[in-house]
Amino acid sequence: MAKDFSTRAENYSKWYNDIVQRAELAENSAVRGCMVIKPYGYAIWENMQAALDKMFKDTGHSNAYFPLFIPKSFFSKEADHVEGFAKECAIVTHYRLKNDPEGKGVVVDEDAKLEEELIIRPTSETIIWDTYRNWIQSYRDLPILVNQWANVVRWEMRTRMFLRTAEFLWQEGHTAHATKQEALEETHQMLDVYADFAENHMAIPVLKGIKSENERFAGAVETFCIEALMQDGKALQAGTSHFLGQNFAKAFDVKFASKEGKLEYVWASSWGVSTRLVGALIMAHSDDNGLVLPPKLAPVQTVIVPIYKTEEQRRIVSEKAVEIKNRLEKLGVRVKFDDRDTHKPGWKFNEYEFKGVPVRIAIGPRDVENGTVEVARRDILKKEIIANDQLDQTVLSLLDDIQHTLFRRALAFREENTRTADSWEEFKQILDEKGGFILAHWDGTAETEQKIKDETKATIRCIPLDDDKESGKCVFTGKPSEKRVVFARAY
RNA sequence: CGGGGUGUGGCGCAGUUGGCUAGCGCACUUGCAUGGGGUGCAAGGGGUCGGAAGUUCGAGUCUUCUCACCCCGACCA
Repeated sequence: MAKDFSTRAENYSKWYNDIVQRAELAENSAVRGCMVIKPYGYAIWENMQAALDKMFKDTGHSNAYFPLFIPKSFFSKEADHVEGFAKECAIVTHYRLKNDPEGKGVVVDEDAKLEEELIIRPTSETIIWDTYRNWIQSYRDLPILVNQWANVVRWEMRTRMFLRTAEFLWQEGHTAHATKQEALEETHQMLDVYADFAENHMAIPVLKGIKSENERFAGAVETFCIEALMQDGKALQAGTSHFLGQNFAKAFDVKFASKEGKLEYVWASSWGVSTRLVGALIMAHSDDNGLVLPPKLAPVQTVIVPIYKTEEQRRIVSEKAVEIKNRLEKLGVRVKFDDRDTHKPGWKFNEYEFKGVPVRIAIGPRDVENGTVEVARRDILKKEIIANDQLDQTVLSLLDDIQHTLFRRALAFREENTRTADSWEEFKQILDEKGGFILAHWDGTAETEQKIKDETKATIRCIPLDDDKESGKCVFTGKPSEKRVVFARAY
């Protein structure tokens, strides 16, 4: 097979970029740091949105929409929050252009300066909590369970397709509760929703945990996360759920009258996942032949490629293909019949392989004669000839099997690449030679974490939520520790 | 913002001790053959050489300025 793209071993980041480009997921735009998400890539995101949106609705949430622009003053109300985002905000200062008096194009009209600058949202806590103040007076107004699908802007220095771009798409849930307990339960519930989505839809195993102080969301009391491991041994945060305590309620003066008639501050949570998940999907499953997609999120689950020489053969084969397409669609399968005469079958095989279509069906004159079809699966690149009357069942079980095979494969990879380190030497050696997750003891201080980061670039991805307590000594300082935490180099 | 690099048809590149019609691969168009894993042959279309100024008989090539993008660092989902 002709190869004109990189392999993972040759150059992992080039391999990633090649897949994004060649599979037509996205491309760089004329705007620095911003990408164009192409139809095929956007279709994956839409499938993610559809599944997540249903899960949000099923847990009682409703969608709403808040402004893109946030008055600058809002940001200064929560101290940690400002500090966390100040360095990456885009700011609107003017509202009008005019013709350049020098004659070329348009220039900013300096007379149209805004009284108060507007920040383009890097996240919406401030504008939403300013709004919630008006929505909440009594315990009867609680809880508020709102989600919004939106774009946000964080002015990044270094960007990578899907993983880090200046503008990205995401959903952010913002909830308000009468009690700390309820807000915490919500935080955990949504973390579970994310883990469920990652594992059962994306087929990516994730670790659930708590972020260390250094990695915590600016303004949160506690940040929970799901962490996934990519094929190059680096970790990727796939979703976060924050317990915000009463921080934003206090900053925006959001109080409610309790049953007892006392005025109390509202408790909050926020949680989000972004188009970064598309990047995770690529890096978790794809191989040196291109993209590999889990059936549940694949825009096309099964593609039918006709094979023929003469017009007569084309007619016969197409007729059969259309019949199969209709049959499979009735079963709920997303099918594409590629009847373009402008490309040859071999070309199409490579095309769909590169685009990660889980199942491919090829039908030629021989098949029509014999009552068979050729069925190929993308995950393990195997194909077989089966009888036409077994096709429905075969495709359904193949889709199911591919979904599970991808998960098992990713899980096996993570297990192979999760190691314990009990000495500093061992820690550094694993990191340099193998990467992956490292389970090690840590003395619990931000200073130690920072020193480890400075020396190795590895950070604490999370403090696992499981209750495996084990006393030991910090891998860096030797001070006592009661639990292992997860270290890794991360995206 | 610090260090390094690159700008030449849609994409990837060559050409750079100044020299005449600026070239190659892929892609594109047309025709014929081909069609069960990226098809072959033939013909064809397409370029202000990032921009500006300068040196020169002559600039893709030299000089100065400028713009853009990429890579490495600090920051981050």
